[in-house]
Amino acid sequence: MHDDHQSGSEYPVPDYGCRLDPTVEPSTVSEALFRAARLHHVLIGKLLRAAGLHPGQEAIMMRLWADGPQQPAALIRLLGSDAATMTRSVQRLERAGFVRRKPSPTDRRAIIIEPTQASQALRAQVEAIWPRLEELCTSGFADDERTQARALLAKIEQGLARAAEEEA
Amino acid sequence: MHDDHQSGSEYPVPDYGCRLDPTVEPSTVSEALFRAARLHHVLIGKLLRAAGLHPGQEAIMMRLWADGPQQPAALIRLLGSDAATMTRSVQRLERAGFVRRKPSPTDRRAIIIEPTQASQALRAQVEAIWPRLEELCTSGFADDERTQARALLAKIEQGLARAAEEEA
DNA sequence: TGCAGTTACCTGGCCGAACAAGTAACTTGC
DNA sequence: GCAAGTTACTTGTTCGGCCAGGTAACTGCA
Repeated sequence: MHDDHQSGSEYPVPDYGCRLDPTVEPSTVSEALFRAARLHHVLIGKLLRAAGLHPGQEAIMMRLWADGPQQPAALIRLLGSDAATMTRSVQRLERAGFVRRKPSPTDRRAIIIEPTQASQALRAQVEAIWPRLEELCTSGFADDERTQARALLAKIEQGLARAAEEEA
Repeated sequence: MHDDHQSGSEYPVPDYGCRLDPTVEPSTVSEALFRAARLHHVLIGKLLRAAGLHPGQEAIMMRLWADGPQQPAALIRLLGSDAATMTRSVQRLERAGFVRRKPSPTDRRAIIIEPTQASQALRAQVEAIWPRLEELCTSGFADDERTQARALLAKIEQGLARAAEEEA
């Protein structure tokens, strides 16, 4: 190996382009958010795969478990996802046996998605992921740090939401 | 429309399953992180597409601009990405004319990726995205809030990094 | 020298996400 | 009652991300 001190690698860091070295602190909130979220995403993925779902499907299943059978349109509004993605995710969930699709009795365009009995076996496992993840996120946090983190992240979200509305 | 107050929809919220209603504050740090990161991701995507790159490609280009021609292997280590993803992203960047691939003179397995002259036209536009994003993330923040947010996110990242190493 | 083990890259497959476009069914206004 | 507009869902395509597998080239060690 002879590429550790070659051209200009392993250097300070550009503003974003992603040095993922945990010993280098991010210089902006945006970068810090990106890096934390990246790991968060990876961990969610691992935990979900272990439970038997692909990341993204859990949100659909959780709404179905919580609110009962629903139309794709309702899930799309609730989860903010794309219609095309929803169609195909539901198709895959159906193939996997976690969901059934039946026509809506009142609207011949619509379908109703309902969770199967088999999906109930997943439920506890999937729902156990969130407290576990919260624990991993905030290990070593004091209570007021947790509160601050929640509040600051909510404030960031609001700023970004405003920006997303006004078009970027 | 008659599905606003049907079964149990529009209710408080499960622990995660993603109510994206910005008026409902997230109940955990994990959920708050997820929601903020989701918007962050969407905004990055819009800004990058406007600049002419697909999200994910910017990290490759920025390392090439900053550090000069490199092997895929170096980028993979630096960005923490998958080898298969890197291969195909570089192929697409090559097709788009932003990158050239040439054989390594010292290792016949390896290739060297270098940014093209044409890619330089993107550089300023892409690099302008990060301060813009930081502004959107922290609009209305006091200086100490920015500092706190960075520190808390770094702490979250560290906790998650430890978890990711120890295997989830 | 020669073989095991590693490294560098590529392919194929599957997934979610986004954009575009299309079809069928419902709703509104005239 | 009918055309125009909207809504619900589907399909095609392209992308990043991940996993599994495959090939060629390098490295180390006996």
